[in-house]
This record gives sequence, C-alpha cells and structure tokens, in this order.
Amino acid sequence: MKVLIIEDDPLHRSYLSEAIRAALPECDGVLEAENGGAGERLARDCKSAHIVMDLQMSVRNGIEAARTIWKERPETRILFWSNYSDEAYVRGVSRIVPVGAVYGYVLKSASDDRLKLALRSIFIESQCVIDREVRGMQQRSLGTINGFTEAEYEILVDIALGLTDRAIAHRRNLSVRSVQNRLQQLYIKLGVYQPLGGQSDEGRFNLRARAIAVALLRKLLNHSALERAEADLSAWLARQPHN
Amino acid sequence: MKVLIIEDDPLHRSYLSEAIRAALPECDGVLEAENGGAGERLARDCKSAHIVMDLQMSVRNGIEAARTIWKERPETRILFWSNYSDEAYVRGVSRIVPVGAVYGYVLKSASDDRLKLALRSIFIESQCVIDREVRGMQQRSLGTINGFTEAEYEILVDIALGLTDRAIAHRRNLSVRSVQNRLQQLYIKLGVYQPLGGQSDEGRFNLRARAIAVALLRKLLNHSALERAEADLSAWLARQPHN
DNA sequence: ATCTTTTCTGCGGGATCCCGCAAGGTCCCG
DNA sequence: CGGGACCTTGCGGGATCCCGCAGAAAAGAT
Repeated sequence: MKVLIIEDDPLHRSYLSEAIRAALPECDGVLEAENGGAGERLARDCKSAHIVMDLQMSVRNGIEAARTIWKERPETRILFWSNYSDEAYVRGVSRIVPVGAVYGYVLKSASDDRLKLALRSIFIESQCVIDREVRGMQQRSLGTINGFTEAEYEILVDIALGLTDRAIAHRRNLSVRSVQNRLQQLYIKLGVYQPLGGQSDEGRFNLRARAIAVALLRKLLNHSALERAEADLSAWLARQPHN
Repeated sequence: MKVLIIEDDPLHRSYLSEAIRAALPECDGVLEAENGGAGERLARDCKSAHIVMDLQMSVRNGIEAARTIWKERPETRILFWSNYSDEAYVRGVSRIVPVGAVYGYVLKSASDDRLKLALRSIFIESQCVIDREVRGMQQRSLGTINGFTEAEYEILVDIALGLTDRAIAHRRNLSVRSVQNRLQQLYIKLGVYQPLGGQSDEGRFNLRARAIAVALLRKLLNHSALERAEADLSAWLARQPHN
C-alpha cells in the first residue's frame, strides 16, 4: 500500500509523511507532490489509491486536482487536509465527490491523534471522516435556515465573475427576468435587500457588488472558487459561436 | 533580547522558534502568540521590540496587529513571514510601515538560510530585508507600467465593498462625476474597458463587478484586505450623522 | 383531477451606471 | 505670462439594474 501526499508546504509535507508512517504500519511507500498538477501526474503513474492533499495550493488547486483524479479513478480515497473550513471549499469538495466514494476532510488545526485516526478510518476501514467543524458548516449550508440553493449559489458565482443579467440568462437558458428573480432571492438571503421606500439615503449599497462583498466576507466565495468559475466560464465562452 | 512570534500554525511556530534560537544566540527568550490579538497584547506587556509574524491569521490578521503595534511603538522591528506575495498584502504592509522603521518580508518558501539571514539583518544589523519576489511585486506595483495610483486602489476597494457612486463621492469628498472618472480609469487599467460602439454582444460584462473579479483573480484584493476595508467602512459609517 | 405552491416570464418605470463632451481649476515649465 | 498636462465638475443620454405587478407554466399535494 502506497500513499501519495499532495501539499505545497515542505514543513507540512514532512509532518504528514511522519504521521502516515506512524499511523499506517502497513504502508510501504510515501510519495510526495508539491502542487496539484504534479499530484495528478503522480497519481496517474503510480496508481496509488490513497491520497492526502491540501486544498489551496498556489499552482493548481486541490479541488481541481481531486476532480481529475476522481474522474480517472473514482475509487481513489482522498483525505483533504486543509487550514480552513470556508463554505466555498466545503461546497467545492462535496460537489465533486463521486457517489459512494470514501473521503475525509480534516482541518490542520486538528490534533495529531485525530489526523492519525482519520488516516486509519479512511484508508483501512473505508469510512468517511469529516471534521466536526466542517460537518457543522455542511449542515448549516444545506439546512433550510441560511441554506443556499444550488441555483442561488450558481447565480452568485455568475455575478461575481462580472456577467451581466443578459449574459447569465443566455448561459443558463433563462429569461432575463428569471435571472433577476434569482438575484432578488440571493440578495434577501445575503441580508442585503433594500426594503424600498425607506430612503436610508447614506450607506446606500450597490446590491450586486455588495452581495459579492458579503459572500466573500462570509467565505461563501473565495479565491480558488473564483478561479475555478473563471476557468469554466472561459471554456464555455470558447464553446460559444462567437458572433 | 527577546523575540515574539505571532503565527497561528503550531508547526510553523515551532520551526520559527528553532530557527530563531539557531540564528540569534544572543536571544534569551522566545514568546509565542497564536493570533493577532494575543500578539498585540503580548507585545504591549513584554515590551519586546523584535517580532516575527505571519499575515493571514484567522482571528485577527497580521496587518491589523502590526498597525496597532507600530502605532504604540514605532521602533519595533517586525519580520513578516508569509506564504504569499499577493499585491494586496504587500500594499497593505507598505502602507503601514512607519517612516524609518526596520522591517522585513520573507516568504515561507524561502530557504532556511535566507530566513536566518533575514533574522540577523533585521534584529542585529538594523537592515530591512525584502524577499526578491516581494520586492519585484512592489516595483511593478509602484512603477508607471501596470501601476495603480493610491486613488485608483482606493476606489477599487470602495466598489468591492459594494458602495454606490454617490456613497463613494460622499465618503471621499468628490463629485459623483469624479468618482466615475476614477472608475473609468480603473477599468482601463484592469483591462476591462469596453471601447463602446463595438457590440461585442455576448460575453458582455458588468464593468463594476468584472473589475472586482479581475482584481481578486490578480490578487490585487484578497479576503483580509476586504475585511480591513469593511472595518474601516463601518467605523466611518458610525461616525456619520445617520439621517 | 383539482388545488396549491413555486418558478418562469413579459411589462413598465424609477434609480443607477457608464461615458462622451466641454468648461473650469490647479500646478509646473519655459 | 501663455501653454500644456492633469484633475474636477456639470450635463445629457443610452444601457443596465432593481423590482412590483400579474399572467402562464411547472411541480407537488390532497
């Protein structure tokens, strides 16, 4: 059994490597990659089915790497080991998990023991392990309260990319008015809505831009989510008959 | 001589601590804080004039901590030790450095030796040390080419917060038209400008939102810059006669 | 099958944004 | 002092955004 580490911080890499050796005596080889791209290649070559990776790497971010790895071999087991539990990350991960796949998400702030336990659970006992904090986020994000629909999240990303209503309508096959409805919905859920009539005069916000701001502050969006979205967008644009 | 470490990752903290002991035999005490707030308090109490800190900490970010520390004792020497060289960070730091202060900015990806050298240079020889990569950013950011004026940067932040033209005009004591001029300027420099007339039809962007998107993608803005700006904004709002 | 709830859609209008045009300002240089 | 570079401001208008209103379509529920 071999384990592949994908993590760009050398310190964390060596810490991980040691933790793996300690927690998994049956492991007879640890490979290391220092960015997503190299990780994908290594995973393809060495056919390792056991991966521990960081999200947010500078060169190619973890979610993209995981997506392509899982696309090639869905039975691969991946433990995400990240600093943050941003909603953007959690959402990004759960969006790409193949059905029935075994995976884990533990924070770097977790204790030594928790990490080792997670390693054994995922790689040996085939059991998913999600950090409580992350799990909490997931619940909150999917629950009725403060929960964002897939549609709402999608349109949030679209305006964050800077698309106009019309462009969004075109991309999502909707009428312009429907796009605006969803936007309204989004504004309400983000607590940015302006009840009309009341001339709260100063401190007036541009709803569209304000929505993006609070989404960023709440970590509903983050840099890597934006990067992914931008890549998707330009792929879509290329596919369009550019008149 | 005592050195204070402000860094939220325990691994990096212990690595730093060891590096300090190795590089600075004259150091007779290393203190540690795991977030900006605790760091400020410790700095105040122990009167340490030598600090190494991370930017991007979860609780209270490094730039804010540095600002208050330098406000209280401008002669404090601070070495920023960060993962990234985002323009937002570099700009944020150089904005708060007191005149004549001794400080440093080295990336975590730097070698062992470079870190130790930087420690000696700053704390013993009173000489500033800026990582070449960071320095490069600074040059590019201040040079004529691709350089953003303070005014432009300011208005970028304002729209990223979601303010309307009118609100910005009020806040910055300008006419609405001037705000729009600066915006136009910004759009051009961000390469988002729409030459008019040409109905590039699809792929049409909302300039305001698009500008924010590319600023984020280029790391001209990032989460912590936004957080600081948001704090400033609400302080300003509170100071306003709310009609 | 009928009723309810939700979503989609067009219309209309007020507010905002984006920007060309042109009339002052300020500051510096020769 | 005149000229040039730059910033600011007002005006005007077309495009976009935000959203109430109400009918049509779709998805569930009883």
